[in-house]
Amino acid sequence: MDIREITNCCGPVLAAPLDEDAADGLAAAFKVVADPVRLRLLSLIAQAGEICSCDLVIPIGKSQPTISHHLSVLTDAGLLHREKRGKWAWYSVAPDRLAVLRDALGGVPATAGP
Amino acid sequence: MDIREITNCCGPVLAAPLDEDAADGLAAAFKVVADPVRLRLLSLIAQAGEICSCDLVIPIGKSQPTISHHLSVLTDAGLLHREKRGKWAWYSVAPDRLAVLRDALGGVPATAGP
DNA sequence: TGTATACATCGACCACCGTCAATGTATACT
DNA sequence: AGTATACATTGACGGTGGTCGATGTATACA
Repeated sequence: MDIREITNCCGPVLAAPLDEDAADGLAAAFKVVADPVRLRLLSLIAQAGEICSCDLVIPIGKSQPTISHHLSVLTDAGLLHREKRGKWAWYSVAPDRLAVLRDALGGVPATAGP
Repeated sequence: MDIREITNCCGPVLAAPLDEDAADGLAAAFKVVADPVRLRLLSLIAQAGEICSCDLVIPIGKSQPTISHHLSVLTDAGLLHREKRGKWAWYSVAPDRLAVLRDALGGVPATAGP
């Protein structure tokens, strides 16, 4: 699924009704960040600005296929940007995508009715 | 990339190092909202302001034990408040806890009106 | 006391996900 | 060409989580 669908169709979770499709999409988006390894990857990459896969395996403490898998999940979700240079893959964060998730949680209703 | 872009638009996840324990806790918190049924429950309850369990089974379209299970997960996570009145259980949202998750992604405090 | 309702808990099933060893693919260097 | 490195993919395993039927608990009412 594409996270951009959420940007268009889904408002804040608490402010607007949430149909099944929108809920499925939002849930899938949150599932991406609902993993400790992926959160640490996001944190590490954000602080490095740009980093290659080879420098992530040791700090995370997981196998190379596992790191590669999580990087793919994050990239497919639009949270990471990947650029291949020679045999290295350089990753950087795409902050706007995280902002989409944040906005989805931001609709705290001030009043119950119109 | 400029670090100020990150600190401006993104929260603790991207701005500070994330040790394993913090990542585990944050991931567990996101797992709670990474389910379509729980998102729809949050949405329904927020719009009703306060609602009893009996009025949630039909709109969600799941069995009563399933609804009860998800309500417990949300309540245990601090996202819902439960008040037992007679044989009914009335649920309402606890916006503060949802704001914690939002801040973890964005750090931008909600523009809280008076 | 007996019956009906509202909700929680239990037990079990099944799909999904995180993980890793093995393998595949592409690039760089000699 | 041959070898080494970097990364992705495959296949399989084990654990976790969503779901529902059955059951348990508590309240309300006659």
